[in-house]
Amino acid sequence: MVTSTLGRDQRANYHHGNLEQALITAATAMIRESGVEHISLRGVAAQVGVSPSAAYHYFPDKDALLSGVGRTLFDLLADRQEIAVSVFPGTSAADARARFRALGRSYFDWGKNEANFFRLMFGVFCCLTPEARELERSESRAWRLLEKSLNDLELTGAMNPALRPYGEILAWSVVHGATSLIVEGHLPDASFEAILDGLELSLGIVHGVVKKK
Amino acid sequence: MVTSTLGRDQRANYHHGNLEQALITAATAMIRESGVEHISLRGVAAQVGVSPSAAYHYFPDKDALLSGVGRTLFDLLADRQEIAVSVFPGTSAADARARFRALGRSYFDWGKNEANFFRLMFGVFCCLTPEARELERSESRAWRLLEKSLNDLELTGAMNPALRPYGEILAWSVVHGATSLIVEGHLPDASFEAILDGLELSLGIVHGVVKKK
DNA sequence: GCTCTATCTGAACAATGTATAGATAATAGA
DNA sequence: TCTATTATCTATACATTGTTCAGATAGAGC
Repeated sequence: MVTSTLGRDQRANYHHGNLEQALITAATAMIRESGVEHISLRGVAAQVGVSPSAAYHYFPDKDALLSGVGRTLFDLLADRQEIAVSVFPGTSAADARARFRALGRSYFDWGKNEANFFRLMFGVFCCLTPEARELERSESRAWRLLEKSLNDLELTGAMNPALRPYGEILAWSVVHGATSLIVEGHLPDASFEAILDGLELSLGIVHGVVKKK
Repeated sequence: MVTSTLGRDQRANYHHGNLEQALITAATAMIRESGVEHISLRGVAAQVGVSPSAAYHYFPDKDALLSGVGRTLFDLLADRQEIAVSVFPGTSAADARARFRALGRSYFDWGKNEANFFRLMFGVFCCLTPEARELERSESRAWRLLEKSLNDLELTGAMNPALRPYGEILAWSVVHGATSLIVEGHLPDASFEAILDGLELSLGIVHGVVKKK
């Protein structure tokens, strides 16, 4: 009597603890191509070469897997932003302005080039709890980059200091809102540069040092 | 022999051309409660008291039904904004400022109080074509309200005229971005008022008439 | 070698979107 | 009033999905 009901070599399907990451990686790649709304747990498992049930040893349900993907995407975005900012390492006001602009542009580029990622991160599917999100925001590298960028602008006199208290939330809202509206087709692509111009102008950034009365 | 295979009175299930609207209405109510991601075509049909197949005589697929809901929601939001603006009908700079603020606040209130609606309108599920969205934007009552609000601000000298060209896209981006980030839990609720303050301050609105050099 | 535990499979279930064939109701014409 | 036509809806079926559960296999420790 044959004791094995499994046809093929089982060894290749054993991931020794890294199935969780393998599933997240596969899901990420598939989401990038097709969008979250067209992803199935079964499809991801099949891609990894594993039965659908295997995923349930690492994620309580499909949403948990998607949240796992979401977390890695926030990290990827922060990577992009760090790289974008690192192009202008100087301490001058000009470099501070360049860093601020690079932050906004890299956020938009991410949303534009990786629309399926962007939609997952800020959409219904990435169901992090409010607590987790709060943690994410306060601890995120991206937030600290923005914070530092604005501090540099203020210290070098390259922005209107009266607006400094609103800096982070205002800049993030503008850039996120514009990216979101453009990605979803509510505004034309070309409007982003104009929005960035408007943001800088309104924060007193484009004219360099703000005159004192 | 019984010729009828239908158990009950069929007449009540006949909608005489308004099944389409009945399905949209039911879907809207269900989405408001549970969110788009938990809505099934079968459930909507059952709510209306009709078989799932009946829906396919009015919508090619489920997405089309959801898009139908989305269109009605954009109309509902525009209604809210028109009402909010109508509270301040005067021609003074103060009323112009109040209208601008009312527009932003009503947008946020909508997102906050009807989060499931907001997510549908600007999320993956409301799959309007780019052409339809462009039409929507350029023809939408909400856009014209914003346009008029900014025109009034400029004409009454209640904003920085240098920022007028960026007015619509900047204000919409800020308010939409802030609403989106707050609704999804990335920013605390209380931050919206601060963001509005920052927006008005940065547009030169809060100080009333802008001084000329 | 033998046992134990982590890891994965297979089969099953209910729910879902959707297609197709056919039945019923309303309507128009005789 | 009867009949034929069309609009409207139902019943049924199918593939796919998320999820559960019992059990089989693999690797590790004795």
